[in-house]
Amino acid sequence: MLFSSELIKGTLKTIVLKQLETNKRMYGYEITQRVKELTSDKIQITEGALYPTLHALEAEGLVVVETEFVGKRVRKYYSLSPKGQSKIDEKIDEMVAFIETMKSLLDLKPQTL
Amino acid sequence: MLFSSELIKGTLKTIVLKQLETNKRMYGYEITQRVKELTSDKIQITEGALYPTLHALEAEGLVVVETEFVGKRVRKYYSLSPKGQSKIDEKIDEMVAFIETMKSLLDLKPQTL
DNA sequence: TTTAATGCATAAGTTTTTTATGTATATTTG
DNA sequence: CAAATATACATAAAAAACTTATGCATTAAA
Repeated sequence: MLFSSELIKGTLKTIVLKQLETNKRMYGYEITQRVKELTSDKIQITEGALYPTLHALEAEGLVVVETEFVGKRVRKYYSLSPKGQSKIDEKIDEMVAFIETMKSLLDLKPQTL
Repeated sequence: MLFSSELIKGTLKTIVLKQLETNKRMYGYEITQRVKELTSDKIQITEGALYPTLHALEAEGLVVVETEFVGKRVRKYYSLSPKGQSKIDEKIDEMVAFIETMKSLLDLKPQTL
């Protein structure tokens, strides 16, 4: 079961930043595969969504990028900047609050969660 | 604290359908006020988002509408169709699954939730 | 050797929302 | 009682974020 995409919208930056926090240093393709694996294919980040997001995070100064070559192929490794670290903390707090609000608003039973 | 809007995106239909399930029969403005109240101002549904959404739900056959006059002012009361009832059940299930996935993916502690 | 996987990227189109605007009635407040 | 606020609908332009499609190139697997 794949989530209807509109539900995941708006969570992509949070997911990416969290992956970088956990794994310190990752390249784009690796992030897509890791998230796919961790969610048992329920969340598949498409390249069309990921790369513009990574560029945006870089432009916002939340991540730093290092380009490396593996053989002849380029890889761009991303890692959190200090600003990115505070941002992910914020994002997590907001997600927790959001989940609480949704549980209340949609009357979700504690035992099902 | 108002949620950053991108987090709420994609949840509007679910919220509206749930309100109609709970309250049986509501008009648009009433929905915005109820949600604002229930969430202590954390979610404010704007009119520009609400009315097109209600029209879309109607077009999808998920809600039925009855127009009434209160004095000289028109009110459109919405209620769930049977199809809308199954849809909100689906949406709730999906939200529960989504929350579970996010808790795992973002490593959200049970005690904070 | 052809297909699939890895790895980056961008562009067109779609969807959904924000922001702004419009119209009108009803109520509250100074 | 006049003005401001609240109620109640609606739509349109713009922005945001994503999907789908496409492109290029290297590497591994069949």
